[in-house]
Amino acid sequence: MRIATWNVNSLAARLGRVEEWIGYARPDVLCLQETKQTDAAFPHGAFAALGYETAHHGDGRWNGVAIVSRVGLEGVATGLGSSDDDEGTRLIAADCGGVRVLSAYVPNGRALDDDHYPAKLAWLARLRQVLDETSAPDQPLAVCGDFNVAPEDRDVWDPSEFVGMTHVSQPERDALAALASWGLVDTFRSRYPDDKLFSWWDYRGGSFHRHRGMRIDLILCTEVLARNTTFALIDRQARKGEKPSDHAPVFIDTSVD
DNA sequence: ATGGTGGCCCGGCCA
Repeated sequence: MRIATWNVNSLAARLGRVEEWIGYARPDVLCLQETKQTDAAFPHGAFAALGYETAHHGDGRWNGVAIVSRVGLEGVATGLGSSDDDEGTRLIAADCGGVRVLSAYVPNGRALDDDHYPAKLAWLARLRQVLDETSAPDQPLAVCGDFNVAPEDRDVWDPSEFVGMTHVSQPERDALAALASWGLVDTFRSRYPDDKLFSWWDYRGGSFHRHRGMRIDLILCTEVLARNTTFALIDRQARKGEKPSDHAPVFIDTSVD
């Protein structure tokens, strides 16, 4: 089972690239973030034409997440599950081929002294609560998405460039570690110890070609999926060419026992 | 160089 995640930075602007990528990567499940669409505008038909069912949670201009599956799509749940912290359309979950799949777009946080920064930490803590309330770590489950946190220094091109910045601060890394301590494995990292394997590069300043990126798009799996993972890849090819997203898709190949 | 690029959608926000 091939499970993928991709922050597409507007699905309307990226649909052609997404269709192209599905055509050669043939994921079984593809989690999307930053669709920037309403549910009404989501191109369900384009995915159906490729053999995929879809579920989307978006309200228009900002954020928006989706799950695209050709192995079944049931038990869809949207948001964090409480009325007061469900703004932003940043989470959707579904059962796909025996795996509980979550597509998450963690808030950016903006700056350490910005009000959005503690909100980001709270969102990550709330996601851990959602797992506690809805799932168990002994089931096949994958939390996929743009976490807007680089887990370690080796996940950024130059840690000295990030002093005092978001995405690398200890509270963010602690919040991500607290989420993972529920029972999740960073499946890509567990296969590749190398530094400087990134999933996002700023559009500005030729960052991609200068290898100035960060690894912030993760597939966190429970042990039952992690131990069956046979392959993992960040597809840098998809960051090249015409009108790319600023993120590359990430995927793993795994199976349910 | 206090910018840069790109997406939303047209003035300014967001990443």
